[in-house]
Amino acid sequence: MAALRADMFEEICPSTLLPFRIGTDKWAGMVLRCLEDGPRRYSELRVPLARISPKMLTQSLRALERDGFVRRTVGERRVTYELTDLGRSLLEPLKLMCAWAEDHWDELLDARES
Amino acid sequence: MAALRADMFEEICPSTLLPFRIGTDKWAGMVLRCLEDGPRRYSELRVPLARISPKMLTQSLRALERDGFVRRTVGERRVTYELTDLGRSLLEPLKLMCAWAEDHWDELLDARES
DNA sequence: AAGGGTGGTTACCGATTGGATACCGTGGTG
DNA sequence: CACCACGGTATCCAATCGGTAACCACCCTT
Repeated sequence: MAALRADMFEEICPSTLLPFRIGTDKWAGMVLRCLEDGPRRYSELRVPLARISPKMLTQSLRALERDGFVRRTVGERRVTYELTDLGRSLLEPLKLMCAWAEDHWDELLDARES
Repeated sequence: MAALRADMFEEICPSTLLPFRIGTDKWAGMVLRCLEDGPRRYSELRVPLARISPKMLTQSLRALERDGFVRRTVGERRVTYELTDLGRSLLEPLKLMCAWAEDHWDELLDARES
């Protein structure tokens, strides 16, 4: 499983422009995408989500856990977060939305400019 | 084109539970769904969106217009709102998300309870 | 014993969101 | 003329969201 890149959300995914939101808060969608490839640790998640504060990361993870999308596991030396089946099933519509956004990116920008 | 029902969002679509959001604000998704079948008038939209305040409806519609999803037309005797092509293209992923929500509704509720 | 990494929590604060309510101009209608 | 529907605005207020910064307990290494 590859390490998460620090620039994962920097420029590719200015999600404020996207007309979609996953989860209740601003970061939930990005957190989900970070968990796509398997379980991650708290500190690991902070790399791609460089601009998130520890408070918000905790808050997001707790909300995702409460809603059954993420499972938190306290190990001996580590705490890991991973998608549940329900959370994984969310990835499908999420990817469709990202595909939609790519397809209509130019139109979105045009509309915003004027 | 059938009239919009007052209970369109009452119980079926408690969108606060949904882990998706369309548009920037709370109501945008519901407004889009109200426009599925064709142009609607301001007062017509207030029927299914019974709990929306006029301020929020205006705000939502203006945002949707700004972003190119909705076209506002001032007629002689009426003002109508309708989906643009871009807005219509949003319906596809939106429906997929609603389908997802229906499929996983029980799991969503279960997770919320505990 | 001291220091560092992990995985957070807490307090505080400003900005944004959302809701309730009242009001308003225009154009028909009785 | 009075009244009503339409399509909104204007104000005010409460709650929520998100950010900064400080702090903390635990474990490991040196």
